[in-house]
Amino acid sequence: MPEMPEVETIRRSLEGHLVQRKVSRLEVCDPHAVRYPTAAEAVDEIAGQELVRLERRGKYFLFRFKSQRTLVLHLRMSGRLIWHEVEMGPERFTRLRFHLDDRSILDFLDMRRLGGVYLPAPDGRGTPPGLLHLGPEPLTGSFTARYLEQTARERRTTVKAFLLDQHVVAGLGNIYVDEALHRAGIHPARRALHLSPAEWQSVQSAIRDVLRDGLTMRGVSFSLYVDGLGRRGAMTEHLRVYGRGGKPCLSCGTPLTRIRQGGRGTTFCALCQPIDASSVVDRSLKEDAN
DNA sequence: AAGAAGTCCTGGGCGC
DNA sequence: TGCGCCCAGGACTTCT
Repeated sequence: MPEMPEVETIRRSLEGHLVQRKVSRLEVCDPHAVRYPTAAEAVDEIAGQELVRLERRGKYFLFRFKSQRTLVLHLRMSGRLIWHEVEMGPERFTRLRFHLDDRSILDFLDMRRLGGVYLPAPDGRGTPPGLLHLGPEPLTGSFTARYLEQTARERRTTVKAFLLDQHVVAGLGNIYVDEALHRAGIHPARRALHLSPAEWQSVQSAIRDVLRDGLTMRGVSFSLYVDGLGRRGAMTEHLRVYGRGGKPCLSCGTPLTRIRQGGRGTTFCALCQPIDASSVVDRSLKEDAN
């Protein structure tokens, strides 16, 4: 489940190996991995293209070509990008292989096949819809407590769902939202609408801090995540709530509560992240037995 | 029309 | 040992 720090760590690890390289050939091991246009068209259009930059927006990779074309790649849950100096494999879950003109190779692997690439037409057709409406990057100046407060005024949903919405802020996922809300002392099921300016300041600071920590640690290696050179991240050992349901809160010792919110697992500390019972949005919230 | 629910996707963990 | 069931969740589609 790569989120912004993981995607950015991968981007940094790959950038130097890819820029100024030409893609001599795109090998499609699984046509399903090419979401737009067809696999055959993508192969045709990518051949011989020179990479000038590898960028990131939210959780999307943007491969910028000299021809002004852009290849968009999303890892979703289980996707990986691995660069090899010399060709090896392919491995079991290799979906795409970018053969580069220095004989190195960039593999896109994806066990669960949720990820994929898009090669939008010059007029923008084929751009993944989510990329067109992304919210601000959370580590830029436009991501402020005031922005969060004003955006939340029109929303009736929970603060957790609000922060997971990529239209609100780009790049957060289940792990970092749970971590940020714990650091901020905000219950995930509170209505976004009801947070005070001071609480939004806490949330904004917590998001910034937890993402910076994630970047410093080079990401969370919870499942399959590794950077572009196959190295694991160290953030996993620094998680305070995610994956720790039932274990003691590192701040107060209270066993962490795990609930299911909108089909997603949510872990929090009932003592450090209090809620007024009357402000719970979903009365059917079920508490698991952990 | 916002927000919730359903869908995709498959290896791994679990119970029996 | 093996089968079936459920879980993980990002982004998109469908439903209410």
